[in-house]
Amino acid sequence: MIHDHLSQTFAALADPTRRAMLARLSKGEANVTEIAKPFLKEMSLPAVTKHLKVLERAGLISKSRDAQRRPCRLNGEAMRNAAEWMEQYRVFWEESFDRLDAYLATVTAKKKAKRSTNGPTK
Amino acid sequence: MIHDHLSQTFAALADPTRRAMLARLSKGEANVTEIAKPFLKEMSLPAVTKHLKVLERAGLISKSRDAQRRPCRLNGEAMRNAAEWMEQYRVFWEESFDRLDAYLATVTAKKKAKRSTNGPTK
DNA sequence: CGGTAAATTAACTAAGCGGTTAAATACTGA
DNA sequence: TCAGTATTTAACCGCTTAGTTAATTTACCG
Repeated sequence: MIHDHLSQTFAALADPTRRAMLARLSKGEANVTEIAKPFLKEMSLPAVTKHLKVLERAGLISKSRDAQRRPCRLNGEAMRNAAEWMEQYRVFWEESFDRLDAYLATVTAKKKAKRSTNGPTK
Repeated sequence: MIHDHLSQTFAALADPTRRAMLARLSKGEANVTEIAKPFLKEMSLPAVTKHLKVLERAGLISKSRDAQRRPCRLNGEAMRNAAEWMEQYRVFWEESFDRLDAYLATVTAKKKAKRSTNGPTK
Protein backbone atom coordinates (compact mmCIF):
# COMPACT_ATOMS: atom_id res chain seq x y z
CA MET A 1 0.00 0.00 0.00
CA ILE A 2 2.85 2.36 0.87
CA HIS A 3 4.60 0.52 -1.95
CA ASP A 4 7.36 2.54 -3.51
CA HIS A 5 8.02 2.00 -7.16
CA LEU A 6 11.07 -0.20 -6.70
CA SER A 7 9.17 -2.57 -4.43
CA GLN A 8 6.37 -2.78 -6.96
CA THR A 9 8.84 -3.64 -9.70
CA PHE A 10 10.55 -6.38 -7.71
CA ALA A 11 7.20 -7.76 -6.60
CA ALA A 12 6.05 -7.91 -10.21
CA LEU A 13 9.18 -9.83 -11.14
CA ALA A 14 8.69 -12.30 -8.30
CA ASP A 15 6.40 -14.54 -10.32
CA PRO A 16 7.41 -17.01 -13.03
CA THR A 17 4.24 -16.43 -15.05
CA ARG A 18 4.90 -12.72 -15.22
CA ARG A 19 8.55 -13.23 -16.07
CA ALA A 20 7.47 -15.54 -18.90
CA MET A 21 5.14 -12.83 -20.15
CA LEU A 22 8.02 -10.36 -20.19
CA ALA A 23 10.12 -12.89 -22.09
CA ARG A 24 7.36 -13.18 -24.66
CA LEU A 25 7.15 -9.41 -24.99
CA SER A 26 10.91 -9.13 -25.41
CA LYS A 27 10.31 -10.84 -28.77
CA GLY A 28 7.87 -8.13 -29.80
CA GLU A 29 4.52 -6.49 -29.13
CA ALA A 30 1.57 -8.81 -28.47
CA ASN A 31 -2.05 -8.38 -27.44
CA VAL A 32 -3.69 -10.02 -24.45
CA THR A 33 -4.97 -13.20 -26.11
CA GLU A 34 -1.61 -13.78 -27.76
CA ILE A 35 0.18 -13.37 -24.45
CA ALA A 36 -2.41 -15.56 -22.75
CA LYS A 37 -2.16 -18.49 -25.18
CA PRO A 38 0.67 -20.42 -23.44
CA PHE A 39 -1.04 -20.05 -20.07
CA LEU A 40 -4.66 -20.89 -20.84
CA LYS A 41 -4.09 -24.52 -19.83
CA GLU A 42 -3.00 -23.37 -16.40
CA MET A 43 -5.20 -20.35 -15.78
CA SER A 44 -8.14 -18.34 -17.02
CA LEU A 45 -8.07 -15.19 -19.12
CA PRO A 46 -9.02 -12.89 -16.25
CA ALA A 47 -6.03 -14.23 -14.35
CA VAL A 48 -3.84 -13.20 -17.29
CA THR A 49 -5.43 -9.75 -17.31
CA LYS A 50 -4.56 -9.40 -13.65
CA HIS A 51 -0.95 -10.39 -14.17
CA LEU A 52 -0.67 -7.87 -16.98
CA LYS A 53 -2.13 -5.21 -14.74
CA VAL A 54 0.53 -5.94 -12.13
CA LEU A 55 3.23 -5.60 -14.78
CA GLU A 56 1.65 -2.40 -16.03
CA ARG A 57 1.39 -0.76 -12.60
CA ALA A 58 5.02 -1.69 -12.01
CA GLY A 59 5.85 0.18 -15.20
CA LEU A 60 7.33 -2.92 -16.83
CA ILE A 61 4.92 -2.91 -19.75
CA SER A 62 2.49 -0.48 -21.32
CA LYS A 63 -0.73 -1.13 -23.20
CA SER A 64 -2.04 0.71 -26.24
CA ARG A 65 -5.26 0.22 -28.18
CA ASP A 66 -5.94 -1.27 -31.59
CA ALA A 67 -9.68 -1.80 -32.00
CA GLN A 68 -10.64 -4.42 -29.40
CA ARG A 69 -7.02 -5.44 -28.97
CA ARG A 70 -4.72 -4.11 -26.26
CA PRO A 71 -1.24 -4.54 -27.69
CA CYS A 72 1.33 -4.66 -24.91
CA ARG A 73 4.96 -3.78 -25.20
CA LEU A 74 7.89 -4.00 -22.90
CA ASN A 75 8.98 -0.82 -21.19
CA GLY A 76 12.65 -0.89 -20.26
CA GLU A 77 12.76 1.97 -17.80
CA ALA A 78 11.35 0.21 -14.74
CA MET A 79 13.70 -2.70 -15.18
CA ARG A 80 16.60 -0.30 -15.59
CA ASN A 81 15.79 1.25 -12.22
CA ALA A 82 15.81 -2.16 -10.59
CA ALA A 83 19.03 -3.12 -12.34
CA GLU A 84 20.66 0.13 -11.28
CA TRP A 85 19.68 -0.48 -7.68
CA MET A 86 21.31 -3.92 -7.90
CA GLU A 87 24.39 -2.45 -9.46
CA GLN A 88 25.57 -1.16 -6.09
CA TYR A 89 25.92 -4.76 -4.92
CA ARG A 90 27.95 -5.89 -7.88
CA VAL A 91 31.15 -5.82 -5.82
CA PHE A 92 29.65 -8.58 -3.69
CA TRP A 93 29.21 -10.96 -6.54
CA GLU A 94 32.39 -10.07 -8.44
CA GLU A 95 34.47 -12.35 -6.29
CA SER A 96 38.03 -11.88 -7.59
CA PHE A 97 39.97 -8.67 -7.70
CA ASP A 98 40.88 -8.82 -11.33
CA ARG A 99 37.28 -9.25 -12.30
CA LEU A 100 36.52 -6.28 -10.12
CA ASP A 101 39.20 -4.41 -12.03
CA ALA A 102 37.51 -5.39 -15.26
CA TYR A 103 34.26 -4.03 -13.94
CA LEU A 104 35.82 -0.74 -12.94
CA ALA A 105 37.23 -0.48 -16.44
CA THR A 106 33.74 -0.88 -17.87
CA VAL A 107 32.47 1.88 -15.63
CA THR A 108 35.10 4.19 -17.04
CA ALA A 109 34.15 3.14 -20.58
CA LYS A 110 30.50 3.87 -19.85
CA LYS A 111 31.25 7.29 -18.41
CA LYS A 112 33.17 8.11 -21.55
CA ALA A 113 30.32 6.96 -23.79
CA LYS A 114 27.84 8.92 -21.73
CA ARG A 115 29.95 12.06 -21.77
CA SER A 116 30.21 11.98 -25.55
CA THR A 117 26.57 11.37 -26.34
CA ASN A 118 24.05 12.36 -23.91
CA GLY A 119 22.72 14.64 -21.27
CA PRO A 120 22.05 14.74 -17.59
CA THR A 121 21.54 11.48 -15.80
CA LYS A 122 19.73 11.64 -12.52
CA MET B 1 5.21 -22.52 -2.10
CA ILE B 2 6.06 -23.67 -5.62
CA HIS B 3 8.42 -20.69 -5.47
CA ASP B 4 11.49 -21.13 -7.60
CA HIS B 5 14.67 -19.52 -6.35
CA LEU B 6 14.53 -16.50 -8.63
CA SER B 7 11.00 -15.68 -7.51
CA GLN B 8 12.08 -15.96 -3.89
CA THR B 9 14.94 -13.58 -4.49
CA PHE B 10 12.81 -10.97 -6.21
CA ALA B 11 10.11 -11.31 -3.56
CA ALA B 12 12.72 -10.75 -0.86
CA LEU B 13 13.89 -7.60 -2.61
CA ALA B 14 10.34 -6.28 -2.92
CA ASP B 15 10.34 -4.69 0.51
CA PRO B 16 12.05 -1.46 1.55
CA THR B 17 12.83 -2.73 5.05
CA ARG B 18 14.65 -5.72 3.66
CA ARG B 19 16.51 -3.63 1.11
CA ALA B 20 17.61 -1.32 3.92
CA MET B 21 18.89 -4.34 5.82
CA LEU B 22 20.93 -5.38 2.81
CA ALA B 23 22.30 -1.85 2.56
CA ARG B 24 23.36 -2.07 6.18
CA LEU B 25 25.04 -5.41 5.59
CA SER B 26 26.87 -4.08 2.56
CA LYS B 27 28.84 -1.99 5.07
CA GLY B 28 29.87 -5.10 6.97
CA GLU B 29 28.74 -8.03 9.09
CA ALA B 30 26.20 -7.31 11.81
CA ASN B 31 24.19 -9.34 14.28
CA VAL B 32 20.42 -9.28 14.64
CA THR B 33 20.11 -6.56 17.29
CA GLU B 34 22.51 -4.32 15.38
CA ILE B 35 20.51 -4.77 12.21
CA ALA B 36 17.29 -4.25 14.10
CA LYS B 37 18.28 -0.97 15.76
CA PRO B 38 17.09 1.44 13.02
CA PHE B 39 13.76 -0.38 12.77
CA LEU B 40 12.76 -0.86 16.40
CA LYS B 41 10.72 2.35 16.32
CA GLU B 42 8.65 0.95 13.49
CA MET B 43 8.48 -2.74 14.31
CA SER B 44 9.24 -5.40 16.87
CA LEU B 45 12.25 -7.66 17.04
CA PRO B 46 10.37 -10.78 15.90
CA ALA B 47 9.35 -8.85 12.80
CA VAL B 48 13.03 -8.21 12.11
CA THR B 49 13.79 -11.90 12.61
CA LYS B 50 11.16 -12.73 10.03
CA HIS B 51 12.56 -10.31 7.49
CA LEU B 52 16.02 -11.78 8.01
CA LYS B 53 14.63 -15.25 7.50
CA VAL B 54 13.10 -14.18 4.20
CA LEU B 55 16.47 -12.79 3.12
CA GLU B 56 18.18 -15.96 4.26
CA ARG B 57 15.84 -18.34 2.45
CA ALA B 58 16.29 -16.24 -0.67
CA GLY B 59 20.03 -16.81 -0.30
CA LEU B 60 20.74 -13.08 -0.05
CA ILE B 61 22.34 -13.32 3.39
CA SER B 62 23.75 -16.05 5.59
CA LYS B 63 23.92 -16.29 9.36
CA SER B 64 26.73 -17.71 11.44
CA ARG B 65 27.04 -18.07 15.21
CA ASP B 66 29.08 -16.22 17.77
CA ALA B 67 27.90 -17.13 21.27
CA GLN B 68 24.30 -15.84 21.48
CA ARG B 69 24.80 -13.59 18.48
CA ARG B 70 23.90 -14.50 14.93
CA PRO B 71 26.18 -12.39 12.79
CA CYS B 72 24.72 -11.94 9.31
CA ARG B 73 26.63 -11.22 6.16
CA LEU B 74 25.66 -10.42 2.65
CA ASN B 75 25.84 -13.23 0.15
CA GLY B 76 26.34 -11.94 -3.39
CA GLU B 77 25.43 -15.04 -5.34
CA ALA B 78 21.65 -14.79 -5.17
CA MET B 79 21.72 -11.18 -6.24
CA ARG B 80 24.04 -12.07 -9.09
CA ASN B 81 21.52 -14.59 -10.36
CA ALA B 82 18.80 -11.96 -10.33
CA ALA B 83 21.07 -9.41 -11.99
CA GLU B 84 22.01 -11.92 -14.66
CA TRP B 85 18.38 -12.63 -15.38
CA MET B 86 17.81 -8.90 -15.81
CA GLU B 87 20.82 -8.61 -18.05
CA GLN B 88 18.89 -10.12 -20.96
CA TYR B 89 16.63 -7.07 -20.93
CA ARG B 90 19.42 -4.56 -20.96
CA VAL B 91 18.86 -3.83 -24.66
CA PHE B 92 15.44 -2.50 -23.70
CA TRP B 93 16.80 0.13 -21.39
CA GLU B 94 19.93 1.06 -23.32
CA GLU B 95 18.16 3.56 -25.44
CA SER B 96 20.91 4.80 -27.77
CA PHE B 97 23.04 2.67 -30.02
CA ASP B 98 26.34 4.08 -28.90
CA ARG B 99 25.59 3.28 -25.28
CA LEU B 100 24.73 -0.23 -26.43
CA ASP B 101 28.10 -0.28 -28.20
CA ALA B 102 29.75 0.76 -24.96
CA TYR B 103 28.07 -2.12 -23.17
CA LEU B 104 29.15 -4.63 -25.79
CA ALA B 105 32.70 -3.34 -25.36
CA THR B 106 32.51 -4.03 -21.64
CA VAL B 107 31.36 -7.56 -22.30
CA THR B 108 34.42 -8.11 -24.46
CA ALA B 109 36.63 -6.61 -21.75
CA LYS B 110 35.17 -8.97 -19.16
CA LYS B 111 35.72 -12.02 -21.35
CA LYS B 112 39.32 -11.00 -21.82
CA ALA B 113 39.85 -10.51 -18.08
CA LYS B 114 38.34 -13.89 -17.34
CA ARG B 115 40.44 -15.63 -19.96
CA SER B 116 43.72 -14.15 -18.70
CA THR B 117 43.34 -14.59 -14.96
CA ASN B 118 40.51 -16.80 -14.06
CA GLY B 119 40.82 -19.70 -11.65
CA PRO B 120 38.01 -21.72 -10.21
CA THR B 121 34.75 -19.94 -9.86
CA LYS B 122 32.67 -21.50 -7.17
C1' DC C 1 -29.06 -4.15 -35.91
C1' DG C 2 -27.25 -8.56 -34.27
C1' DG C 3 -23.45 -11.50 -33.58
C1' DT C 4 -18.90 -12.29 -32.34
C1' DA C 5 -14.25 -11.37 -30.68
C1' DA C 6 -11.25 -9.13 -27.15
C1' DA C 7 -10.68 -7.72 -22.81
C1' DT C 8 -12.17 -6.15 -18.32
C1' DT C 9 -14.98 -5.95 -14.06
C1' DA C 10 -17.45 -7.99 -10.16
C1' DA C 11 -17.84 -10.94 -6.50
C1' DC C 12 -15.99 -14.40 -4.21
C1' DT C 13 -12.40 -17.79 -1.97
C1' DA C 14 -8.05 -19.75 -0.24
C1' DA C 15 -3.54 -18.91 0.87
C1' DG C 16 0.38 -15.99 2.00
C1' DC C 17 2.51 -11.95 4.18
C1' DG C 18 3.74 -8.57 7.60
C1' DG C 19 2.86 -7.41 11.78
C1' DT C 20 1.67 -8.19 16.88
C1' DT C 21 2.43 -10.15 21.99
C1' DA C 22 3.84 -13.77 24.90
C1' DA C 23 6.63 -17.60 25.68
C1' DA C 24 10.62 -20.40 24.79
C1' DT C 25 15.37 -21.29 23.62
C1' DA C 26 20.47 -20.58 23.52
C1' DC C 27 24.39 -19.08 25.39
C1' DT C 28 27.50 -16.35 28.73
C1' DG C 29 29.51 -15.30 32.84
C1' DA C 30 29.73 -14.49 37.84
C1' DT D 1 23.15 -22.60 39.29
C1' DC D 2 21.16 -18.24 38.38
C1' DA D 3 20.50 -13.92 35.96
C1' DG D 4 20.83 -11.65 31.93
C1' DT D 5 21.44 -11.02 26.92
C1' DA D 6 20.33 -12.44 22.13
C1' DT D 7 17.29 -14.56 19.25
C1' DT D 8 13.61 -17.48 17.81
C1' DT D 9 9.03 -19.76 18.00
C1' DA D 10 3.99 -19.90 18.61
C1' DA D 11 -0.36 -18.31 17.95
C1' DC D 12 -2.91 -15.08 16.23
C1' DC D 13 -4.89 -10.94 13.17
C1' DG D 14 -5.92 -8.08 9.09
C1' DC D 15 -4.71 -7.15 4.45
C1' DT D 16 -3.17 -8.46 -0.03
C1' DT D 17 -2.67 -11.66 -3.76
C1' DA D 18 -3.73 -15.17 -7.13
C1' DG D 19 -7.01 -17.61 -8.68
C1' DT D 20 -12.04 -18.80 -9.91
C1' DT D 21 -16.80 -18.11 -12.65
C1' DA D 22 -20.24 -15.10 -14.41
C1' DA D 23 -21.43 -10.85 -16.30
C1' DT D 24 -20.24 -6.65 -18.76
C1' DT D 25 -17.96 -3.50 -21.87
C1' DT D 26 -15.95 -2.25 -26.29
C1' DA D 27 -15.35 -2.43 -30.93
C1' DC D 28 -15.66 -4.69 -35.44
C1' DC D 29 -18.23 -6.75 -39.26
C1' DG D 30 -21.79 -8.68 -42.24
